[in-house]
Amino acid sequence: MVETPRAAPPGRACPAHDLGIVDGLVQLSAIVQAVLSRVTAGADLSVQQGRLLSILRDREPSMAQLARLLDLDKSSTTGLVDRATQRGPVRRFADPEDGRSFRVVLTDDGRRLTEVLGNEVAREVAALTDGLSDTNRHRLSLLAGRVIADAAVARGIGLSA
Amino acid sequence: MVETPRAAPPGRACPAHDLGIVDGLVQLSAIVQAVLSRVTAGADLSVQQGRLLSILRDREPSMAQLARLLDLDKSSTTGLVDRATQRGPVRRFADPEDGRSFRVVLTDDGRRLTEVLGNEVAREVAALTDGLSDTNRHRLSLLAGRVIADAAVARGIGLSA
DNA sequence: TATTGTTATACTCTATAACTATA
DNA sequence: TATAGTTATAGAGTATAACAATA
Repeated sequence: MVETPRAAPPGRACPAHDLGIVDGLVQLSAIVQAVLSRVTAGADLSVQQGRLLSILRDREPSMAQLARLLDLDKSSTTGLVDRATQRGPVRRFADPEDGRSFRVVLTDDGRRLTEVLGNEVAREVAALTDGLSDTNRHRLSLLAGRVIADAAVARGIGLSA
Repeated sequence: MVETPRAAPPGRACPAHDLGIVDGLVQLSAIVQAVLSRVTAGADLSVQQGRLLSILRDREPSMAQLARLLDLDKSSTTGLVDRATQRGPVRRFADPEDGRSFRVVLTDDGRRLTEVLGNEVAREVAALTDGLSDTNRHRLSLLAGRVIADAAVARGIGLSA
């Protein structure tokens, strides 16, 4: 929805090329997703496999915790981890504390791959703002951070403060 | 990639809660995508079906044109339109100008549904910025617009100017 | 009983390759 | 020959429901 360039709604201060906040955020989101898709595809991975790797960068979660982090059903998580395990970057190990539980961790190859992909995503996403001044890039970063923090609160996940 | 809250890289001006431009854009993008997913799911549609409807809001493209607009293979487009047609909101009609071509259009029900979804997306995406002042919301909109315009140029699709 | 995880099943979405029909 | 579109096939990703094993 809200994807096609369209005339701005009346009654707002809208300089010639302002898409408005709705189309602006939706289109910006699509551009960032396209970067994630392109970078992961370059490593012959899906976006979801990339998401999995990024989550495992600094965690060794159980399947149940992983399902929660990914916001997926536990059965979907089983499939995702199965495919990642077959491809190599991830492995399971039995949790010594709980006989029911398996935890998921990057393999050495997986860690190297995750670093490479993370660097590439960082470079390409940052490059999206190459046309902005340092000041405006920083403003954008701060405004995004505000929206993110508010959304976290709305989800009840709120941060410290 | 680049999804987990993490310490800011050194050597930059980073107030306490600034995620940095990379994580800021990636996380903001995820939040917007989650809205699209939630709204379309509320109408028992996939995100892709919602994308299809939004594209058809002001077009009656051929299958080939639609494939280009969606950036999908023509066979994927066939399936997407098949499923949408079975569900009701979309139909095909033979192009009177070209015997090989079929064009795709919203049905009356589909148009109503598209309006409802578009309004809901607009409301929920706009609500993401409820915590910003009008000035800051406008700044965010302008900055997003700049990034979007630059990305369009980078894709060679550049706008008028 | 509750929790952890997998399996079976069904559906959406996607691409590649091969095909038909029209231009 | 080139273009428009579909079909066949294969695979990823997802959820629901039913199941096994452990707590």
